[in-house]
Amino acid sequence: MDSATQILDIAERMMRREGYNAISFRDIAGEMGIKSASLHYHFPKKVNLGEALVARYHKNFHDTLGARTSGLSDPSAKVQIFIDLHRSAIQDSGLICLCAVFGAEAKGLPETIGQGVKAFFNANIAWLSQMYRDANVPNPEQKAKASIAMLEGALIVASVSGDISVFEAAAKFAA
Amino acid sequence: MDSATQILDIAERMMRREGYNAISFRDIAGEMGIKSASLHYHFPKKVNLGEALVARYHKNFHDTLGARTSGLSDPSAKVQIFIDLHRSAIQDSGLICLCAVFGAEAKGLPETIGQGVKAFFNANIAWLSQMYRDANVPNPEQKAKASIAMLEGALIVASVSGDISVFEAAAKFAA
DNA sequence: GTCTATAATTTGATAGAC
DNA sequence: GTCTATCAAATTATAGAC
Repeated sequence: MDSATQILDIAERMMRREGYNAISFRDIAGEMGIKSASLHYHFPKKVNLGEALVARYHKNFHDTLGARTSGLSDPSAKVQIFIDLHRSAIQDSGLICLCAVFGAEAKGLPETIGQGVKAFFNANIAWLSQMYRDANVPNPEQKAKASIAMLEGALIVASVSGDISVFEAAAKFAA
Repeated sequence: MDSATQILDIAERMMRREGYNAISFRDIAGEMGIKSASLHYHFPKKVNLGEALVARYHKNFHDTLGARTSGLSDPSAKVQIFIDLHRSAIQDSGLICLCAVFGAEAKGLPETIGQGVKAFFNANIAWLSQMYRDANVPNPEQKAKASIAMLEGALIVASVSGDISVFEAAAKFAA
């Protein structure tokens, strides 16, 4: 695996646990076994790393979503895949959505990062709206907004409480 | 107003915008017009300030909730007050819930702060469960967990998107 | 790509005067 | 309660060797 990818992997895991400002270049480099100065070769400034994290997270999420739903025609089944993608994060590794964490800190982050987070939420709302519309759910856009809010919030509350049942309660509504 | 209260007010507003780690003693002192060293007289260490913030936030929220619902008997009306309390934060000042922000960063914060955040969520879930139970809503606890997750998440998504309609969509479900 | 070395700044925190 | 003075450590970032 190339270094840039390794940096992104470690940074994403750490920041999804502790936030953007809590993690330093030294923390990331330390776990890689290299020096922090070397990180600047791949990401000149911290903001570049943050932007790359959000962009990659957004792309990975929707690539995975597309791949897993490509064979399906039932919109309700696709929504379930969407929910499962959120569940697997907290279930497999106890991690919150990167954009939920950055979203909570957004007003103190470089503006480009906030814009990336906003784009992620908007894309998810648009995707989910279409699914609900296809499933003839009333007020599909409103339901999509509520579902996104619930899934993101559920990850945070479940993580803090150490209680996955909070997520399951949310998942039941979004379905 | 005494200095400790003033410090808490400023720190709360700043941290609800940018997070715990983004705000320094100098930031807070600067806005108060005093020196950062003076803050240590009121809160010896930063963790003491963080703990006090969560404790006060928790107490203020439930005191206000108690005061505004004391004359009411209809549980649905009480739930509406609960939702309004969340709405007023983002509507009046664009602020996210302190515990949503700290919850997102929790794994990187002192453990006592994480425990305070957890206690806040648990208290809210318990309170809301009782309201739904009184209103004969099916699965009151599950609905309470989903509603808390949704309201907290909606504050974050609405804040990042600059779109209050996300909160209104969530409010409609929780009602 | 990674290293050493280093600079500039920020941060949490303390000691002691007033 | 607030100040000045100060500190040790951490942080982002750069320059230049290998």
